[in-house]
Amino acid sequence: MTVTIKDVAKKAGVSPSTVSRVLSNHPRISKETSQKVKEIVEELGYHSNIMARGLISNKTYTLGMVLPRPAEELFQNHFFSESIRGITTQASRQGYDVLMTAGSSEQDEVEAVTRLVKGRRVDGIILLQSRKNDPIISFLQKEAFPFILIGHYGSEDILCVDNDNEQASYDATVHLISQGHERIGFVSGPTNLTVSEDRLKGYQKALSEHGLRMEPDWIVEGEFLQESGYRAMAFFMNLPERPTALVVIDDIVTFGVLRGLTELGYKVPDDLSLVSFNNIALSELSSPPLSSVDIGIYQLGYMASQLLIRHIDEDKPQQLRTIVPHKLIVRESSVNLRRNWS
Amino acid sequence: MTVTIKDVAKKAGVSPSTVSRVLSNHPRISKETSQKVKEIVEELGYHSNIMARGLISNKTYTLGMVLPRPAEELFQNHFFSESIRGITTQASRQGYDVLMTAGSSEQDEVEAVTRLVKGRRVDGIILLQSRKNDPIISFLQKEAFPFILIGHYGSEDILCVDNDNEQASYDATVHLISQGHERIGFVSGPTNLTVSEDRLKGYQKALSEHGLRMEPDWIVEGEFLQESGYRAMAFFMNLPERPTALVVIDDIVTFGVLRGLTELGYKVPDDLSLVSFNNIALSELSSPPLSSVDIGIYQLGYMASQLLIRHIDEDKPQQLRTIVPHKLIVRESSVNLRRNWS
DNA sequence: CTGAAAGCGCTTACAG
DNA sequence: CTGAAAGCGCTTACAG
Repeated sequence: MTVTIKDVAKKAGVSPSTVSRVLSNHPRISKETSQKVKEIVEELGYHSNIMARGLISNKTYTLGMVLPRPAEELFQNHFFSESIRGITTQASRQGYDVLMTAGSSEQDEVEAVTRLVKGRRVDGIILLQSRKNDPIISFLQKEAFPFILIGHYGSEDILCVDNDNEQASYDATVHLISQGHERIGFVSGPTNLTVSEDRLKGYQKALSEHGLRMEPDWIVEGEFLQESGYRAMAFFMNLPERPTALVVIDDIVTFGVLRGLTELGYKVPDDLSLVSFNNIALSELSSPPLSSVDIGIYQLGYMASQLLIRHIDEDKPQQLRTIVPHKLIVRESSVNLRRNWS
Repeated sequence: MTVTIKDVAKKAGVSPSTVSRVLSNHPRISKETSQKVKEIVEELGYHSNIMARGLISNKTYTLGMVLPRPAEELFQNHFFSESIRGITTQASRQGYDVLMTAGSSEQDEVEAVTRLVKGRRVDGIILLQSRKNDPIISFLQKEAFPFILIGHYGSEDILCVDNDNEQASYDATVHLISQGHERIGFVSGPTNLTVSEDRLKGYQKALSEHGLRMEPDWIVEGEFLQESGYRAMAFFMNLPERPTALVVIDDIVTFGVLRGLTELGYKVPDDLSLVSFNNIALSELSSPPLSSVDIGIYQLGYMASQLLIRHIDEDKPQQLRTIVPHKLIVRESSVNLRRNWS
């Protein structure tokens, strides 16, 4: 039923070995033979069986990926789809496919990865999130299996693509300072993600460099959910002395802040100025449009594939950490009109 | 380096055949042997090589999926990530992984699918979009390869999960009629998608059943982009006689409409009432919150995996078409307050 | 330049 | 209940 290499060989009047060589562009093969075999291949619609080939070469031309768990993922619909699009597009271009698994718990995830690695189902793994103390990373390190992390893992020597999140957050904060703000708050994400930590650092650095007050009450931790923004907003607006501007970890969270403010009759940016991260499509459409740091999510995914594949092929990566540039997009939510127009 | 079945066999003092039988829970195997082998498997961290196994059984325990092309995909970030989450979660639960490829053109896509099918790389394929005259579908039908379509393909006999989009659109339109509207417009999506067609039909049916006017000018086609909504809005508001309410193909498009209206100083729902589809997270957060038909995207994905796997295992699907129920969520954008409170 | 043979890691009738 | 043998579809030294 399925066309095998034998069928092609028979029809072409050569041996299977020869067909195989033609298909892999072996140098020492005569032009006529090559041509003839290729014709037959076309005619019969032959495609080599990936299993059989992989069994020998120990290559699958597949990159593995673990889908974030619902609990953690909710937030990042945008990050998720954009990075996957980047990963898959680039992988396809280089002749790789992308395999996804999901786990419903951390242990599930580790098991899924183990299965992929030990079962030789993929040639490398892409991790979409950098969590602290990630057992998946320990496992992959132990196995010396090729992988790349979007983000970073402390300062360990692993292959990764990342933004300079500290700098990005610093830039966002300095922008607010330049708009005349002196009381600036920070709405963070889950503390077990390195990105939360990095952005907090950048924020603090900006404040301290400009001699501004750092108030513990002005830093709130949450998740990548609108609810978190809503709650943070409620908290801030009830403080006796409240910030006049916020740096927010994610656009989605900012939508929550915005909604709360609107309900209470506050105005953005007059009563509270906002800058956040990701620059999702809707941030431009909200009213007012949101200032946001574009972190190049598609490019993060794209680079992840590219670097991982290079690592798989060449073994020794020249450079472990690659930084994707960010860009602050200033929109109404953080522009103090009165100052600008004076 | 890698642990094979032979290593396990040697250490357990049995033959590879026996190890294989233990692993596949063959009935006639002694308890002691089984136990012993399992211990060794655990101890050595043995995982069976998927390639080798697949080569024999002709099963990959993998479902294939073609990532929509950027041009078409932009719109559907939400649909995309939610359905993939549904697909992958359910697949994982049933012991399957999901393989993604991307193609940058229609031909690329067909080639990618051909490679997956002919190379025996997957056991079945999930199609995320139902386009008219899709060469991928023709190919899969010709090959008699298991696949499932999210949506439907005319009235052809193929396995699919779908919403009753005609009914959903009918419901949305009737809701507007019940709010007292008599001039209702429709903003559609790309005409090559069956979903656009189905929803247009439902809208027309509702109007005709209620004896309302059907004005060609009140029907606009666009894409799943905010820009489309913006343009549609501009068009409608410039008509000498304009609709007082719109049924819009997708929440994202509605955001474009909303933005335009806000810019021009119109109010929703007073000047124009809006209902759309998908019920994405942000539709609740916009101002005003959007009425939207929840079509159960996660469930569409989830069912797609489940039904496809069943089809793969059992061969004969009992039922070809499965309908995921929809639900109209009414929010401010379509509620005529004056009428309701009178 | 090309073919016969061995083997990748596993499964499964065939014997016993 | 278990082992030896054949084979899944391919690749790749080894000869020639």
